[in-house]
Amino acid sequence: MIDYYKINLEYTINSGQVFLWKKEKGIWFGINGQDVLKINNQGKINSYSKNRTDFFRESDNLEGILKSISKDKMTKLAVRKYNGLRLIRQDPFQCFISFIVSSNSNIQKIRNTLENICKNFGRSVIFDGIEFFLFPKPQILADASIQEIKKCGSGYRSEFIKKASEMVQSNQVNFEYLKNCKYFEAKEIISRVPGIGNKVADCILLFSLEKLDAFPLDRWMIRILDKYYPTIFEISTKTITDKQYDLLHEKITNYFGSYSGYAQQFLFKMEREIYKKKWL
DNA sequence: CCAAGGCCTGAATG
DNA sequence: ACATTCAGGCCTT
Repeated sequence: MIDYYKINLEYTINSGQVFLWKKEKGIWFGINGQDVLKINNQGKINSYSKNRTDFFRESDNLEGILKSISKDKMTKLAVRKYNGLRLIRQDPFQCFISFIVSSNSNIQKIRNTLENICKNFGRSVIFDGIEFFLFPKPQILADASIQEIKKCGSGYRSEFIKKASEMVQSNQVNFEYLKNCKYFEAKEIISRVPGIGNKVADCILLFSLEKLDAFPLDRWMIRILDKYYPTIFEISTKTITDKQYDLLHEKITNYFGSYSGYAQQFLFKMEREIYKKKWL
């Protein structure tokens, strides 16, 4: 029997969703926007701000969702094997910038860059006797020079970071609005931001904007679909054009349903483990 | 529309 | 050592 409501922290933190987490004295601490979260050994969250946050989406109907995505041998195996893996509900602005930084990069570098962004632009706080740097607010990054941002190691993405922050600051990107509209509208809006293409948009939508039907298609997911579902999704070309991406997304949601994002997370985790990819 | 090439950067590879 | 490749894409031609 599967315990659908269990939380496995190691699986969840090491699944490519978050980058600013670290273990101190056996306890996980992570930056989430203007807050620091601490997860004790029982999986209980304490936060620097004392605000409550449903970081692990505990209000989701996990049993219903996980059963609904268990359409075949692969998903059933992944859900069983990685029992306790959760989708995370992240701070939207941090998620937004994090995945702009992630493009054409790798975990270590993404993490390094984001840590620098916090150190150089974020507020320092002490929590449990440990110093943390919070994620900077939109205005700080919008007002920063591209030069300053570049010092964090973000390279050519630095101007995207500035422009993206300006768009949040000016309300062209309004996270509260995006949370409340449907997938396609939200995706259309955030795709106007430079540095946000199909994959990055889907990550932001899935991990911070309540779009559980988003299914980020990176080179790994393409490989997975091609390897395990050759007849269902029929990946033909190496490079995925916008049109092919949309078509594929439609096939995926038709197959896995409206909680496809959960299916993505489990399949991704399972395949990455095969290749012993570690994140944090 | 689609395909091809360039892009910051640094860890990993040869 | 040192050069080259590659990494959870995106944008421009």
